[in-house]
Amino acid sequence: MIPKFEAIKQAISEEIEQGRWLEHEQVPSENALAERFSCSRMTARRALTELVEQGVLVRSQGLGTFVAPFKSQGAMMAIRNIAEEIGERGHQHSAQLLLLKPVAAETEVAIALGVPAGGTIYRSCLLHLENGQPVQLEDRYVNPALVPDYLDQPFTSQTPHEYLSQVAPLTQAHHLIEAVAPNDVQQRLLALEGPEPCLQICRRTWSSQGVVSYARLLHPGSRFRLGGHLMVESTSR
Amino acid sequence: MIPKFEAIKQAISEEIEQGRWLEHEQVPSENALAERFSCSRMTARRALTELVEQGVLVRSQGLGTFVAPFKSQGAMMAIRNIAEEIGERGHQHSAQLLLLKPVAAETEVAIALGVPAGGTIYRSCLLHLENGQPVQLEDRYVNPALVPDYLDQPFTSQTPHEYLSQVAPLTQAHHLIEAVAPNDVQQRLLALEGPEPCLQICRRTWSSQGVVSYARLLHPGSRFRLGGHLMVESTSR
DNA sequence: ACACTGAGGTTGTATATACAAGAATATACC
DNA sequence: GGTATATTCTTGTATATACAACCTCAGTGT
Repeated sequence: MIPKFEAIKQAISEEIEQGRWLEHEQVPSENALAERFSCSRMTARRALTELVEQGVLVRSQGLGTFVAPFKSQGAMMAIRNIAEEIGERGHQHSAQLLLLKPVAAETEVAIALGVPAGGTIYRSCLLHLENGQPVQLEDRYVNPALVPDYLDQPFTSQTPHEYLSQVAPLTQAHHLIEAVAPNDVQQRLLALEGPEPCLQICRRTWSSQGVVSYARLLHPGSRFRLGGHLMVESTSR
Repeated sequence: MIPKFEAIKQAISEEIEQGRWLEHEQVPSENALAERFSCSRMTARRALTELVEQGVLVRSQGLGTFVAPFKSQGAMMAIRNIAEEIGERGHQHSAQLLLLKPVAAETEVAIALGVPAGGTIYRSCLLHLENGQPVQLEDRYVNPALVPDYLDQPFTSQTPHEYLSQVAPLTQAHHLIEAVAPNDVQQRLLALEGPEPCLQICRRTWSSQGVVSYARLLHPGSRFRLGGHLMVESTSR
């Protein structure tokens, strides 16, 4: 039994995802939502509050609650699909599938995926182009236990990110991103564009059932952009 | 007038910062806090909930609420002192103090520090060298209200990071880090090493009393390293 | 034309209450 | 001793209510 405030959150998220509630549009007030969902104002309020924390909504006292702009400056971290991002810039996205097959898990990847070292995992490698220019090299490892059909995907019209987003247990996926120093080996090996430094970003996605995928994204240092910002929060002594 | 739940948050944060409540120790229950602060359970609960979101506390149903481990399990993000890091690599660290004086806060910095724009803040600028080679340019802004003696520090043998770590209210400081795309203006202006791309990292440190310092760290793109990793956590749908 | 006032709607804070759900401990029973 | 069962304390969800703070806008008065 899912809690009521979760149901309300999902309903609101869906309205936005489906495009019925547009950016900057005002969403129903707490009282209106309370009536619509037959709940108290505090319950509706909780749903709104949590969506604000997630960056889906913005609100201001006296004014109302509104759908947040997608490329929200304040939004902690948008984990976005590169194809979508390129499309929004009005550019053309294409991708070359360089590799798609089962491989033995090296220790680094095995740890990242939480599978025994040496076990079989799926690996895909794509080069994403923006107007013909390489903008991202995606080197992704996927947990076969959680996504058994991964190798059957063509990945011509659909990116791995999109496919994984559609897999059921990922609806509320959790991501971990690490941006690491340029890895010389990777860089030379996959030669995105010569000896220029680039930013490597590792992205781990997990659902409640385990780590789903581990991807290394390489961006040319001169022109990478990641939804504007890459932010981190933590505590330390 | 600060809200009551904020006051409770600060009181709890202080207990932890001062070391009176230790790691993994159980904190008073919602009911106990409600009585102690003469408030309703829901108000105490809100304070706890928000501290959980901030990673200060952890809680589990039926068990209780506990002080979160400082270097949380995943070692999410180690904010380290560059001198220490260089020392660990067996290299020699040195630093040039380029600037140390009060300045008027520009809007960007004022917002970051949470002080009124145009107010006076302290600024320091250091170039960190590893075996004579520049590895980090530290451009730091400090909230004078929280660290009034900042300008009196020599910063010859002690880095700002070390000094700030010793300032009492920082025992349990909270950090926010943003890694942003190379900022051309900054880069040209401060010319670390020519036109080569570099990584800029913004770091904000705050205690329960407010934002303490805001630093911009510039690393040469070719050789920066940040404790190995820079990590981010977030949720997405 | 302009400033003030007030009404109504919105979010923000605070309280009191009730019940559900999870976890540990004590108790009764076999 | 070992196994249920009950109790109790904890956090989690939900509701109803009250008032404060803030914004907009219509209306009023000068």
